[in-house]
Amino acid sequence: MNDMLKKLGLRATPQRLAILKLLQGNTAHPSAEEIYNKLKPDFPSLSLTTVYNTLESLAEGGMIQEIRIDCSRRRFDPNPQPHYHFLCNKCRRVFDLDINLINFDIPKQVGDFWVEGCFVNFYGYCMDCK
Amino acid sequence: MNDMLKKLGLRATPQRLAILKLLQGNTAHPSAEEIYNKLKPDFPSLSLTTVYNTLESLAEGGMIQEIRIDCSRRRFDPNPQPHYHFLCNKCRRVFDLDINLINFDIPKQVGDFWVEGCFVNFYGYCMDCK
DNA sequence: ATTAGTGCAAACACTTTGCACGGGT
DNA sequence: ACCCGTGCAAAGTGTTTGCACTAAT
Repeated sequence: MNDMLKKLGLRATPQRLAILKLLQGNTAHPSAEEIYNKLKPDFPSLSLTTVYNTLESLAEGGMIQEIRIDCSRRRFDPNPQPHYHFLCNKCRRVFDLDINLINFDIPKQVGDFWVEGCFVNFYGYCMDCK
Repeated sequence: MNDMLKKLGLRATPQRLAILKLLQGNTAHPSAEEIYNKLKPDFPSLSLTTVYNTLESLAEGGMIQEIRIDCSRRRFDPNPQPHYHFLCNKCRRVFDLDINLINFDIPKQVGDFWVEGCFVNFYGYCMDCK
C-alpha cells in the first residue's frame, strides 16, 4: 500500500494507510462519513476533511472509484474496474452486481456529444428487504 | 394541464400551473432552484418549498421524472418516458440522448436481488465544451 | 528546510421540516 | 367547515474551504 501511494506521488501518512486498509476488499461501498466513523475509535485525531481529501486523491489516481448511484452521499469502491452496482430502495445499501451486459457498446460520440463513459445503475430490493 | 392535475388528485393552483407551463417541452432538465429563479420575477410570492412540493407530487404521479445524473442537485424532466441522459463534465448541463441501446435487456432478477429498473447515464463533454 | 498533509471551525449548497395562514371545494 | 396547499424561517445533511499547525521527505 505504501508503494501504491508513492506511485501516485502521495505521502504515506498513517491516515491514508488506515483508509486504504479499511477499503481493501471492502464491498460495502462506504461513504466518507462511514469510513470516518469506522476509523475514528482507533484513530481519534482523524478528521472528516482528511477522509474526503484522501478519497479524492485516491479516486483521482484511479486507485479507487467513486460511485454515483445514491445521490444522497458520495460512495467509494476500492475496485477501480468498471462494474455494475445495485442500490436497494429500502435499506439504501449498494452491492456489486456480477453480470455482463452483452452487446452493450458505449458509443464514443453521440450526435454532438463527446462521450467519456457511462454509469449503469440498477435499483430495486435486496435479499433482506424484498 | 388543469385536467392533468385533477387526474392526480391535485388542485390546480396558479403555482402548479406556472411550474407545469415552464416545464412543458423543456429539455434543460432544470433543478428546483432553477425553476424557482425563472418563475420568481413574474411570481414574487412563490416559494422554493412550493416548487419542491409540486415537483415531488408531479414525479410521484408519473407526470414528470426525476433525473439522477448530477448528484449535486435534483433535476426534473417533463418527459416521463425512459430515455438516456448525458451530463457535461464541464458546464454540468444535462441533455437528452437520442439513442437506442439495442440488446439491452434489464434482468428482472440478478442473484438475490429484485431488480426494479436501472439508470444509464452518459457523461463527457458537450458541443460547447469539448 | 521544504512543502504536502492534517484537523478544526466556519461556510456552503441544496433540501427538508414545522407551522400558521389563506383559499378552493 | 374542511383541509389541501402555500410560504416563511429554521433546521438538517453532506461536502467544501480557509487557515494555522504538523509531519513526511
